[in-house]
Amino acid sequence: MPEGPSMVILKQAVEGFKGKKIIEAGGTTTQVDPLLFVNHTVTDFKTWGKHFLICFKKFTIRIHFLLYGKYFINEPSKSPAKLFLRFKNGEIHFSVGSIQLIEEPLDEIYDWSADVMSDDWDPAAAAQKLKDKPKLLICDALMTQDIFSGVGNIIKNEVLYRCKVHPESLTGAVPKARLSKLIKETRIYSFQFLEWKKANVFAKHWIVYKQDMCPKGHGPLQVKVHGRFKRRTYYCERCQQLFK
DNA sequence: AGTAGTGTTCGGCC
DNA sequence: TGGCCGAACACTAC
Repeated sequence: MPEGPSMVILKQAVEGFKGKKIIEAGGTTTQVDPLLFVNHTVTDFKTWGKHFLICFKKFTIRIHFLLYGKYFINEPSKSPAKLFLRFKNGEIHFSVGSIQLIEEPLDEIYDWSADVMSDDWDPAAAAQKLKDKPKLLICDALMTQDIFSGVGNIIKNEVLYRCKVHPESLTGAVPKARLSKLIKETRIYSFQFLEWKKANVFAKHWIVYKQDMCPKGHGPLQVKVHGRFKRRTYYCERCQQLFK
């Protein structure tokens, strides 16, 4: 479910509720009071990386799916809703990890230029942020939401392989041109992820993630947990260059 | 049947 | 003060 592109799919799927009033709300969440939302009109749906934002005139509901979150639109679900919003023309049901109320203007909280799926995505800003953290492992850099908002473990794995960069490389040691390529490919891959996911063929396009063998025939892939985020990386020692 | 995981936050401990 | 670590969350797929 998570990773930025999935949030974009969700946003497109609920487009029909934009401008509609909530006539009933509920759920098991204790993080917000669903009754607050009744009789309020959704002004917009937005996403920032893995955050799904339901906007109202004076506040915003922030939904984060974490690892296991799910949503149901106009369909019954097996699990009890953490939050459901009912409109005249249908309903959304969230079974998710984290729900928060945001009362500040979104522009004060979110750096839209960091969101790889956003129209405001700024590769130069990402390059500068990487430059400021030369000792960060590149595998951690890709998972850092302030730099690459929306990137998760799959995107990280695939982009590192595409750019032939070893996950344990130090950001400051990777040549500038290679870093630019990495930044560029992260966005390109995220949009391919979106198209593949929509077409239900996403997993077929994994080149290294959850794979056994190097696609170039260099034998078994390495699988290791590194860095601050302690997430698995599948990689080929021969294809991917280590910069230290 | 058991385990690892498309993720983040929080509290405790050095 | 801060960085590191494990737990918690709560469900599915292999």
